Amino acid sequence: MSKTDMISDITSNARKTPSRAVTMAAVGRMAGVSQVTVSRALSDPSKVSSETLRKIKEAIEATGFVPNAIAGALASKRSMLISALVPSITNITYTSMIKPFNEVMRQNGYEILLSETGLAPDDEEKLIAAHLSRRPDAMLLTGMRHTVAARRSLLGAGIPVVEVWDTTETPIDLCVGFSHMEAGRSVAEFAAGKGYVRAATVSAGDERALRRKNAFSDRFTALTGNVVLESNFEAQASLANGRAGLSDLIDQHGFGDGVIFCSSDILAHGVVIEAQARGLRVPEDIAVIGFGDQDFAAHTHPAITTVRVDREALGRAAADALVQRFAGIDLTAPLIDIGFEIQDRASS
Amino acid sequence: MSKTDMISDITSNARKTPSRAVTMAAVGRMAGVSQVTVSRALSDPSKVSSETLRKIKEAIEATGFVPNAIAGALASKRSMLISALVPSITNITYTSMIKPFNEVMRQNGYEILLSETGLAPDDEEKLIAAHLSRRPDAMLLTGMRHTVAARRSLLGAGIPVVEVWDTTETPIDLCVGFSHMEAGRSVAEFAAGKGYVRAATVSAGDERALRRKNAFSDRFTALTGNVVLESNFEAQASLANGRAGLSDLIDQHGFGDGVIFCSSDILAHGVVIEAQARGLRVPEDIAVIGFGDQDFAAHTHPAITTVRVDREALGRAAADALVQRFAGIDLTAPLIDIGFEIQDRASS
DNA sequence: TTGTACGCGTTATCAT
DNA sequence: ATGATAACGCGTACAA
Repeated sequence: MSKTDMISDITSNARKTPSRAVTMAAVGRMAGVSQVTVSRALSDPSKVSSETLRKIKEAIEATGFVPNAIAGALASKRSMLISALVPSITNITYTSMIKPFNEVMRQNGYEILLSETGLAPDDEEKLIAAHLSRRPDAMLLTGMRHTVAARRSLLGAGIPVVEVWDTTETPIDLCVGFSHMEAGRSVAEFAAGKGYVRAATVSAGDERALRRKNAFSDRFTALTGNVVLESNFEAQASLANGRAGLSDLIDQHGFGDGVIFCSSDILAHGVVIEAQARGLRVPEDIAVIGFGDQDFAAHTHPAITTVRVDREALGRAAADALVQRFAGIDLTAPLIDIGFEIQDRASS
Repeated sequence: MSKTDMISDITSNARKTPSRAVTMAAVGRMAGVSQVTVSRALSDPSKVSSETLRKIKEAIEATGFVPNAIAGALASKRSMLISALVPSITNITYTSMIKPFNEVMRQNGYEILLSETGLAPDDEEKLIAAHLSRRPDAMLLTGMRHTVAARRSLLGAGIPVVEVWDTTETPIDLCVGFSHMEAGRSVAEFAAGKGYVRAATVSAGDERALRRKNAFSDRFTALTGNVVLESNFEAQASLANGRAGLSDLIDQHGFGDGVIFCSSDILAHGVVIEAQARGLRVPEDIAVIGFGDQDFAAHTHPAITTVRVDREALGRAAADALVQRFAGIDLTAPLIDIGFEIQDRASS
């Protein structure tokens, strides 16, 4: 260190009393080594003698040094940040898949930048741009519908991209999910197989829910010859919407008896509650099938028949795929279908 | 631009086919201006002539340039990142308060780095360190219990800190929440006021829930002279746990009739369902009071009496406090108590 | 085992 | 209105 350096250091310290950030250089100075040695001590302690390692640790302890990951990211061109976009952070459907994703990635040293996109693809596009500016090392997207501009900037970023919660023939990169069309169709076959000949649906407005609903209706009609009544709404699914859905079907559409396929368990629960409030028996008068197999579905009274998707496995699979990518392993199957499973319970 | 610059550009392009990151310098070159001018055009367009602004926009469009926020953060010492720590990202109690927090912060140009801490303060400490290394401009913490090391590094970081979802006499910095002790006590007074003389509790193991429970029991006993039975568990609250809780109270503790205060609405709902499954009437035989006023509480059958906390307002207040801080406004009240409100419904 | 020199892609500070 | 130049704090050669 030159004399002028020392002086400038002293003056700058004197000038700015408020919380001067501790740097590796400062730690090194205190430990009597250079900045690089501190860097090495932190990234690979085996490359540093035990004696200097001890001094450096002391200096870190004394100064309360916290490495600056921003500078590290700029220098190494790796942010150790994964950006994840979900439709809603208050919807357990998505957060329960982000949770294991997060855990696996953190074990590998990554942090998750999580944002909610809402409904519109245009909003997603803006969020993708905002996230890309932080130079994430990979990105997780929910769903397969993205604007062309979004796809373009994603490809331009040159990072791994996982699309989850659906399947497609044309993924941007990696893909982990299941077929919503097949799910709806399977429920129709399940319901018809149980002998139901009248059916209705209660659905939220999101695109994947509608695909399940349509697949259900088409298949059910093909099997029974009967039209499927439907009650749709735009807002977020809730017990209230489920109750309103059944009321709508009964009061407005003249639905009398049969099975009702709901786009989520919470809606199904609402339908069950409304039925009971009206003195209708479940499943004798009205049978109910939900979607998602959330925690409560098995414990309502009666328990709700539903479609189980292993969201934890999905999140883990998405993370594993990324980790392999980072390790330079070529993935033989960039498209992973984790499937689904109908849980046959008392509500149907 | 010199001739050698051009050559080096050409060769570097030829050398590295895979996604050479577009820089401001590259955009400037294409637009015939310097890198600084591009920076200005982006941060404050009014400082650039309309003609060059047009050229720069063209160049950005043509190259697909995405600004590097990492470099920006390093240079400006502002990451425009807010780190938020919640006990669980799958628990709507917390995410519903993060949602408006997130929205307000994003409107002000900030992004949220969200992580879940789980139960242990030690885990929180590690997460805080990890987050601080990303140099967030502020941090949101859930709860008031932090390790001394955590408090130290937080203070050392010199950034605004908001602690939410509780109150304390000794905040690190800002604080937005309500008193869990007062909440429990109020429920006891409410229940005793309704004439209940026997009571029990069903509680999850988190520290704040236990504080509510204890305050309830103490006050109820003081008012009625009767001991309050309790059933506690460690796992996350669920319908299943609520059902098990009532079973436990009845089968193991001999609870016959009275009011049950649950640490969350989901538990209360479980208690209601188990009561109904046992042929008990709610509230005639067993009255139920929940906590949180989640969406479904008003729509179960019967609707659940509960304690409403305006989580959205809480998240917004926390964000507003930070925004004011960033604007240099001195906050007259660093401690904000948003209170709570008992929702008197059919279950009690 | 340790150090020197340089670059990462911006913003901030002066000039012009 | 625009440009040169110096930070920002760290990793990555390369050298010793």
